[in-house]
Amino acid sequence: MAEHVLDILRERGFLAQMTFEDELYEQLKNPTTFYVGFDPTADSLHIGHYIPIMAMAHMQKAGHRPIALMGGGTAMIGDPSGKTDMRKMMTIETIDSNVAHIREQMSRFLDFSEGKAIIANNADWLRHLNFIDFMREIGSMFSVNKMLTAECYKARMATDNGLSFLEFTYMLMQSYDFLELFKRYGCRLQMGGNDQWSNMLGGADLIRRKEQTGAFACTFQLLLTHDGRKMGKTEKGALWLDPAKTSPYDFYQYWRNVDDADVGKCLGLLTFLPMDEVRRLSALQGSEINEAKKVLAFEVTKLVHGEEEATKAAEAAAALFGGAAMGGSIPTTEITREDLAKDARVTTMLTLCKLTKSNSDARRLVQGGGVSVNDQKIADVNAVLTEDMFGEEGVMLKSGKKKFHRLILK
RNA sequence: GGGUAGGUUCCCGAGUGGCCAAAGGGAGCAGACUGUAAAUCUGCCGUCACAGACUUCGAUGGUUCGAAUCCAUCCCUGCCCA
Repeated sequence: MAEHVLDILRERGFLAQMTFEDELYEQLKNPTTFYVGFDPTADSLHIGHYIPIMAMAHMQKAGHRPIALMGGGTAMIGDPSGKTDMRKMMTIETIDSNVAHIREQMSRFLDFSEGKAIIANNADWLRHLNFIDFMREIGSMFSVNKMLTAECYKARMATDNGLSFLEFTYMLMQSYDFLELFKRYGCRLQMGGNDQWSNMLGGADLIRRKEQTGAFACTFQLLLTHDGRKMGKTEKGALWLDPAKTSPYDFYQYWRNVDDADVGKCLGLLTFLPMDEVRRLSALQGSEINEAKKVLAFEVTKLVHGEEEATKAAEAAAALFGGAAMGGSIPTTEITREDLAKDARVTTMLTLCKLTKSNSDARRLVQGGGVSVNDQKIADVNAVLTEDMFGEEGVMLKSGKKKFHRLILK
């Protein structure tokens, strides 16, 4: 028999906490339906969602059935876990459109054919919930005393912002989700990020009490840097999986630049490379570790954006940093001759291609000596681009040493 | 409902009539050093066609030559009491 999926997940560094480990281990020897919740707070998944998705893929490979639960109902409340502020409330329209986008992205990673995986949306049951019934059936099963001892609430109680009842109720709704999925699909296990632990326990307990059946919770490590910061933050915000929000090139570069200390962890969690290979790569010392980073960047980009894009990104990076000609997948912006005639200042162009966030920002960057055009450092804030600077492949704008953007004259 | 302390730029947090685009720290960006790493040092960090101008200190109105700072009303939050 193949290696047990829990062992695989453990070896790759996914597992954080779980309930009834031995029982769960037995349970997973048989095909099991499990679910992971995703909050539709944006119109794309970002790298934070990627760990659970990889875990779901490992689970599916091992013969289990994943349910991706869209939090179309719970997003209207906002999960207090790990937040020091209350989330902004979102409109139903926004949430629903986000759900649609995410659903589409998700299908890249999981096999949804023939019911091998399911997408559900808790809006289907939460939005029509009757308050009295819910309180009688679910509310009665929870002890406030116990809830208050949960880390996520304790933390919020200690801040100046307090905790609204709305948010307090989040645990009940999430627990109800689990119960509902149990009833509809026989779902026995909830998986999710480690910040969800207390909410997940609520659900597993609820099923055990109401249905007298074993139900489990299992959390994954969050993707943190070795010094405990969340990974996947870039100057432009989160690292998105949508190529329109984070280009494959930027995505590749993010992983190409990870901290030495984090390479091994990332390889295990974010790629499907055999663990022997992962161990070999992460054992590399000194500048050799760059080899491991290249593999990491390529593999992750391949999984998210496809092999073709990954190759292009890798070639573009090699070309740019090797000082050779430009490759194919560098972020590019097209401008017209009219645009150029109107305002050809370098600062304007920098802002246009989002290398800087405002003209003022661009000026400062130039003043600080951080801008080059076609590898010529720009010293004058008022420098302009001229048509003859556009070669075959346009003009290369560079912010710092690592951020490139190509400008093409149309 | 009563009392009380507050709401400042991405975050934390000073500032209590002009010297305030607003101390300090964090985050971020850039420069030097490197391995497209980390650590360290330095600069930047509201917007603008930028030696000047414009918009910001919960909201709205007011006092004043001048308001983040004073007054009024309102909104929001914490804590204590009910």
